[in-house]
Amino acid sequence: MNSEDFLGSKQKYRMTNQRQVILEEIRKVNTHPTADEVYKMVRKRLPRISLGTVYRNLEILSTRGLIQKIGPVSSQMRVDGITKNHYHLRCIYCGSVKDAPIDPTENLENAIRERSDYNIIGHKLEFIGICPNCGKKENLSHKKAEDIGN
Amino acid sequence: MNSEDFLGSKQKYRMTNQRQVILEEIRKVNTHPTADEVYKMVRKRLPRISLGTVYRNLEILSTRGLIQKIGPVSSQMRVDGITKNHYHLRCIYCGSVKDAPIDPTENLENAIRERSDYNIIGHKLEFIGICPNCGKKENLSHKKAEDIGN
DNA sequence: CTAGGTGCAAATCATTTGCCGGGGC
DNA sequence: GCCCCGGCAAATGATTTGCACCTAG
Repeated sequence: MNSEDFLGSKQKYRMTNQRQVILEEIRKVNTHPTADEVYKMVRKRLPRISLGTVYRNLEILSTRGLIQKIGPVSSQMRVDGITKNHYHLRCIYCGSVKDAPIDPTENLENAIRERSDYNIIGHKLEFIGICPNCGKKENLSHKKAEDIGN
Repeated sequence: MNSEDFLGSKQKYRMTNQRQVILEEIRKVNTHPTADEVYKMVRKRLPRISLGTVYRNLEILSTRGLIQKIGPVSSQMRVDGITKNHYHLRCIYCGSVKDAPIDPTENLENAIRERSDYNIIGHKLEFIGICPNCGKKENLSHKKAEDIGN
């Protein structure tokens, strides 16, 4: 689960003021802000910060495991002709998506229903990993962090 | 799980030729094509189709439950200050994300490891539902399909 | 005739990048 | 000096939308 391990990132980052403030603001709230919301929050303390800086730092902070990105694992929508619920397997290197060889279970939804007041209508489970094909390449040469989705 | 049930969509759609071809092409492959890939596939049979039409029809087809969208449930990335793995609860109406009151399990990953040759490094589980607040509104007036993410 | 459909181009939205000056080590 | 950094604006990429025409019922 720790990105650092497989990213082979050799860079050393400083904890700059902007970076620190961004991190503090994210930790301060118990919501899951969008990049733009983070920008707005941070700007109250650092009025001259730019949105680009926020994005750059969110990227770095999540690479370092200090925060976590939710949502778009890769930026493109994909479609699936099979409508019955099933799980997916996504490769962090090539971004490909395959069906996971495991059947969905109602148990998960039931567990949530007991504990929350949401009207649950479904769930999405996605496994993140490295596909055999990319796994080979990975052993030969370490890819740069930028090549990797999420 | 069937979108039609809660979307309250009153529109009547025709199964036009373009729509039909798009659906056929998606069903023909066992991959999970992006919108652009669908466009390319369909264009072999309907050279004059536009990307806009593809998007419009993917939207309609998934609203009708004939295909399924994977990935970006809503299009914006969100961040999370809590780095230990946990699950999320997303409201289809307002798009808000909360932490799910259920602890992650290694079982899921282990199940996959036994059955696939992927190097699994994590998993994401997201419950889709209607938050109590939006649930109230929903009862008062049925929202239009466009208001609903995914 | 009315509503849904389409192609096309322009617009929008989130995110990324290039440039360039500045500061830490 | 080298490299990371941040502000800014411009670029990019995916998706959406406005417009004008078309066609089925």
